[in-house]
Amino acid sequence: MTEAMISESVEDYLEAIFQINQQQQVSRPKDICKMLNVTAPSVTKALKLLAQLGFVNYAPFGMVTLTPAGEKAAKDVVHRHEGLSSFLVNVLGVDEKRASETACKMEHIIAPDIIERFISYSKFVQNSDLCGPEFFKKFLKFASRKNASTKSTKSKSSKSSRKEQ
Amino acid sequence: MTEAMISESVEDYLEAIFQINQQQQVSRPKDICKMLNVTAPSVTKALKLLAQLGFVNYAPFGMVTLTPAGEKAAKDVVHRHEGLSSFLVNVLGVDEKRASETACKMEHIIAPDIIERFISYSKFVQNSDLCGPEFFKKFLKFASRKNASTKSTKSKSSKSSRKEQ
DNA sequence: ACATAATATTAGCCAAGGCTAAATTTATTC
DNA sequence: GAATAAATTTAGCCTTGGCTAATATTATGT
Repeated sequence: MTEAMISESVEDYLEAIFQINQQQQVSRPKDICKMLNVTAPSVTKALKLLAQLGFVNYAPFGMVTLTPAGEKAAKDVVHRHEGLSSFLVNVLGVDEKRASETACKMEHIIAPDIIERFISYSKFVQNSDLCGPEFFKKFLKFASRKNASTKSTKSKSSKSSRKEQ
Repeated sequence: MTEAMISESVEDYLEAIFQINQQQQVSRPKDICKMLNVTAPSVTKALKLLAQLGFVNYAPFGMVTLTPAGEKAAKDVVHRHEGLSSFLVNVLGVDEKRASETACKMEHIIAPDIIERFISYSKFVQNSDLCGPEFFKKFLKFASRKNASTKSTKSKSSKSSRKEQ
C-alpha cells in the first residue's frame, strides 16, 4: 500500500552509491557518473529524487550518503544482483563480467520470490551431491555443442565457448 | 551494422500479433489491445511504427499481418519466450502463468547467447540422467524450505504484465 | 437504409530519464 | 590570493511509450 514503488533507475543509483560507499565512505556525483555511465546532470537529477524519496542524504555540492532506508533498499538490490550473478556464473557458466551485466538487468524485472528461486537453485546445485561435480562440466560441453550448431548470436569470436566479448 | 535495433515494446507487439495470427489469420487492433493491456491509441501508434520498420502490413482501418521480416523477428521473440518459460517451469518450478509473465520481461533484456544457455540448461537437465528424477523434487523441497524463512514477495499478482502505473 | 454501437484514429498531454550547453561553485596551483 | 581547472548544478530539450478526449469510420440490428 505504501512503499512508493522503486524504479529501475532508482535501484541502479542506490546500488551504485552503496558500492562506492563501500570503498570511500561517501559518494561524489562524479563517481556515480562513472559507475553508471551517465552524465553529471543526470546524476544531479537522480540525487534530488533519491533525497526526496528518503534514500539519500544530499545537499547541493555535498557528499552523498545513504539513509537507513536507502541502505536497506540498496542491500536488497545488491542481494538480488549477487545472487543472480552467482547463478549465471555457477549454473550457466557465464563469465563474471557478462554475468554481472546481465544480473544488473534481471534484478529489476524479476519478482523477488522468483529471484529467490534462482538463488536457491544455485546453492542447491553447489551443495547437492545428487549430481557429481561432473555435472557442470558436462553441461558446459553440452552447451558449447549446442552453441556450435546454432544461428542464434552473431557472437563475434566465439572461438572458445566462454567469455565471448 | 544495419538491423536498426528493436525496442522491447516493438518486440511485445510483434509477439502479440504473431500469437493472435496463429488463431485467426489476422490481427485487429482490438485484439492487440487485449493481449498487451494497452489502449487503442497506443496500438495505432505502435502499428504505424511497426509498418515503418517493415514488420507489418498495415493500412488504417485494416487488418494486420506480419511481413516476412516481421514473421522472422516475431518467431525469434517467441523462441526466446518459450525457452525461458520452459526453463522457469522445468528447472525452477515456477508455475506456468508467472513463468510466462517473467519470460516476457527476461526475453528483452538478456543477450541472445545467454538466453541460449538457459535453454540448453533446461534441455540438459531434462535429458541428463546424471542426476536422477529425484533431482527436481529435491530442489523443490529445498526451495520451499528456503522460501518459508523468507519475507520475499507480497506478490500482489498484477494480473497481466503491463500498465500497473 | 438508417440509427446505434463498436472500432480505430487523431490530437495532444504526461512522466521518466536520459542528454547538451551554459552557469555556478569548489579546488588547485602559482 | 588570483587565475585556472574541475566538479556540480540549472535550464531546457528530446525520445519512448503510455494515456484521455474527441473524432471518424465501419458494422450491426431492425
